[in-house]
Amino acid sequence: MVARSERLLTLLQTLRRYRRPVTGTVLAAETGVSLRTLYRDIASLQAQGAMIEGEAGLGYVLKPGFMLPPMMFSEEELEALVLGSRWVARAAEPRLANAGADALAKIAAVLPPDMRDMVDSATLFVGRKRQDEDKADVSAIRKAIRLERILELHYGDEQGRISRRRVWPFALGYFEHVRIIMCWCELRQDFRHFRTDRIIDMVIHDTRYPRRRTVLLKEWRDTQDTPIEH
Amino acid sequence: MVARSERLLTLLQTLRRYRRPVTGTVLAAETGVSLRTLYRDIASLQAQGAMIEGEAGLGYVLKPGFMLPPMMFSEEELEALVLGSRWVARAAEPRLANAGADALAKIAAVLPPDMRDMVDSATLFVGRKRQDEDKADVSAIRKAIRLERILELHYGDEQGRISRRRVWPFALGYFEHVRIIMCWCELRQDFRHFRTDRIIDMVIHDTRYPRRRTVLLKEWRDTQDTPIEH
DNA sequence: CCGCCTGCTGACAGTTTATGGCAGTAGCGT
DNA sequence: ACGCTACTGCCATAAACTGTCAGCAGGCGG
Repeated sequence: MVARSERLLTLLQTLRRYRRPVTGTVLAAETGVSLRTLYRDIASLQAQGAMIEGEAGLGYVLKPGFMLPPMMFSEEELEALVLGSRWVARAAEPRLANAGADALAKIAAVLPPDMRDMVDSATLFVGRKRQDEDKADVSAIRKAIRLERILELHYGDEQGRISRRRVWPFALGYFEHVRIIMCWCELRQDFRHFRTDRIIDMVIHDTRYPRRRTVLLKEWRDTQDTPIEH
Repeated sequence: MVARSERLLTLLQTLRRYRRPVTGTVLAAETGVSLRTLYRDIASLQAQGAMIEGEAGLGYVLKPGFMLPPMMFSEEELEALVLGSRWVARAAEPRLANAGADALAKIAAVLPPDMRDMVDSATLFVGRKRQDEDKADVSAIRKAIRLERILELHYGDEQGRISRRRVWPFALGYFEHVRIIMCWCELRQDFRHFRTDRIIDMVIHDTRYPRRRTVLLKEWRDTQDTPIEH
């Protein structure tokens, strides 16, 4: 009675492991099910909204993302998710902001009517809306941080001086209307931070920087006078 | 093949409509299923994490909350949810902040390992952490706003003057470290706002105020010079 | 204490649904 | 053209779900 839905979850997880197209035969073997059933399972997942693409002659590819299994949230937890998404939709960089709005819409779509009004404007965020357009792709920066990649920045500081440097990004700071990359600067051999809206251009290298980002973060915290919450 | 899971969703929805305990017989009739099957369905939902409590002689009660059906989120949407929850966990009032942390933990628990590190400190929020303890129950305020209830405030302003007044709350504003109730003040016959941390005491009346909160919000916006985003 | 209502579990037969094998069509790459 | 693959329909079989019946346990009121 729970076997089927669990199998679908397993199938998704398996699909996620591969980057390249996987054939149905392989997936059928891994989930321990016949090929015919696998096709039916794929159809079920697609019907539930999974973004699985199948091409004849190639196989299946799952678009990056994740399917959350059914989960119970308390009223307050739901409220926290809604409020958080709304904040992101307003304060984060445009691309992530859109994603926040999308996530919010998805949640709102399945909420019962009497809870849906939680979503609309019972709360508001005060102050100027973010207006500074980032030239840099903040999503890419965030990914670079996660993967501990070396970043090459073409940067213009507040005095308009332009510099080019290689840095090791380890965190992204969200101020009210500005986002700041925290990193170790190879040029200065010290911690530096850069506003994302002042980045003129950047290159994310494929090479990993030689230290752990969590260690850098901890060391950076130790250099600060006022404690910074993460 | 989708009949069963849909029925479970319907059952949850039905259960949510009642506040008082409902007997299995009633639920069975409403979902169009035998009593025996209903007991099995309840067991299924509980196994999936639904907080349903059944007591002999009384009936079933669903703890306030909601079960989200399986949903697909893109990588960015997930990132938005995570970032939003982390912001709530840091910036909202203690109770909602805890709920945000709980929601985040629930999501993190089901994320595959390679996505879980999205949750930890790749992002940080800068500035002092909220430290002002609200005396008032902000959750209750939010509920009062949703239900358009009259609020009786015992309030001390910045000069320490204490007043008592009836207001019609229509929105909650989130500043950096302070939360503000936006409302129509019966005493002044005008819009007023009150910091939640300066509320000494409050009473939420059962009576609804005579206007729609969305209308109040719109009128209030029109009185502002600088546009406020919601 | 009793009787009543309710939650909860087990067993069994009937029904529904899922599954696997087979056959066939269509699209992609070489 | 050929091989590989996604995809669909059909059908017999296997599995799961469902309803009925029975029985036990626990709260509530008399």
